[in-house]
Amino acid sequence: MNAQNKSITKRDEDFAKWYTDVVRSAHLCDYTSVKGCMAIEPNGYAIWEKMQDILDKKFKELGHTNVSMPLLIPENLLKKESELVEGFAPEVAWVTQGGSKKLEERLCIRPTSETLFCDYYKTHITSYRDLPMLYNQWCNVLRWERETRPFLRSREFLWQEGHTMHATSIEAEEETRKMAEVYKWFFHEILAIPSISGLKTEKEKFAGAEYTITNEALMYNGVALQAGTSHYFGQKFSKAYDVKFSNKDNKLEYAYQTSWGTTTRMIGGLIMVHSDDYGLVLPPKIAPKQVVIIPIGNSDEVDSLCEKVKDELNNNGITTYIDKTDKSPGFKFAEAEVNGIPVRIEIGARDLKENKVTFARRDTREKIVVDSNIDYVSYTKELLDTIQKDMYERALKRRDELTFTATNLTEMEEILNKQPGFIKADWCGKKECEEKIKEIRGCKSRCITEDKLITGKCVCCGSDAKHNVIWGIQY
RNA sequence: CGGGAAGUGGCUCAACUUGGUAGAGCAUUUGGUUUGGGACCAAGGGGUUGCAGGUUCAAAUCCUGUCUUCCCGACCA
Repeated sequence: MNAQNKSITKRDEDFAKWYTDVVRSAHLCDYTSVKGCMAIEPNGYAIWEKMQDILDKKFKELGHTNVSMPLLIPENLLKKESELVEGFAPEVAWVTQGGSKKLEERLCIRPTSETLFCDYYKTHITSYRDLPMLYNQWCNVLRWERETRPFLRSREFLWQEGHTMHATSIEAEEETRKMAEVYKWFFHEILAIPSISGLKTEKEKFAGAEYTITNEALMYNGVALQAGTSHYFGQKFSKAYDVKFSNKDNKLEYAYQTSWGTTTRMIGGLIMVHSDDYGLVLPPKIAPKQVVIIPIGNSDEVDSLCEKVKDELNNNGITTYIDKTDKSPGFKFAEAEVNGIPVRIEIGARDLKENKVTFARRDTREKIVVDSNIDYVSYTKELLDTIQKDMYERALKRRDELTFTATNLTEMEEILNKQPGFIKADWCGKKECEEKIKEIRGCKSRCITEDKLITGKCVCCGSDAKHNVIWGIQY
């Protein structure tokens, strides 16, 4: 009899249900009495903390500093940049009353903080010597989504938003590119997710940005997820919010701005790329707990080896714990699996008599019996590296299998009806074509690639194409 | 926002059709025996049936409203 958790729906049977089953059985988050606002539970929050640790360190290496801006934005401040207002208006929540008093000016709960940063920068940037100003904040934001899903689309979510101001467009554009690269590195190296990066089209870019560089990931079921974006604003916001400085030629100039962000949505992406019918699967580099040791039976010999291995691993940077609960071993195996612990070490009297211990990989569920006198640190390190690498390779293979090309709308429709995925197709650059393509099951442009044109003709209208674009259905 | 489904101890569900004052399994607590893929025995604890109205002598059950969750669609960095 298989030890599979009965409560997890099969991934190939019902992907959406499987997703929520994994989220719930791994205790990542729970619903609350407020629609679209989740309680992120210890297991889920630990993943977020690890994401924060790694990214925050990277941001700081690149010269950024953390700050905290207000939760509330006065209406008149928000209104100064019209594109931003139009882009966010449908999903903004308002505070209209303070205590028993109706407010004279209503306050918006931040959906994003460009305006607050600009308002601050306005009075703190006067000279080119003040630039660049490289700030980031870790916070929560609120967007009044109609339909919500845990991690993927919640009303309140946690994120980081970097907002930088520069003295030249060259420098600001460099920052935009650099931060998009940081996200790409994070997805590839840490989350083992092969993202594709490129420019968003005019229609899909951030409201108010000159351009947006995006990282697009493909989920196991072929649906795309936007997972980390970096925007170049030029002087658009600095003009609207009056952020001026004296340049080296002693002339007043508006500052050049960027912003970039990633959210708790990445946790959803992590699940939908890597997890399986047995629950959560985490890449070792992002797993809050990398190794679980499961003692089997009561014996001093077993206990002392468990303690010894745990200490050795922890002292060498591998996060390890012993499952000392009095559950049966089978239960512990299953639980470690549901929770996505990358490596499990089973230490029991039966094996020890033959000087053996058993390792189990979460990603492949393979068991490996090894000599109990091995160097646990180097063996485990190597195994974790292999798992990380294999997970990336599997995700890449899956993405490539689900990446198609289309030369006309009929082909595009056939692909989307059969098996959604990334679809590469040439595009003329006209919004009408983009909108027409969207009529096919809501398929949108994901990003503009640097790749060569396929036929040179627009997949929609047949006129001369400008870009090779990746299309797909999104979350 | 349109279409569909569902809300009953922590979880999965029963009782609803035909109103009569809530029951099982899992989980949990205590004691004991166990331990290589979700252990066993025994004894406990835990629910104003999502919420608000209405009908009735009586509502988990019938009616109305509302909130939440899930699925499909539309919408959306």
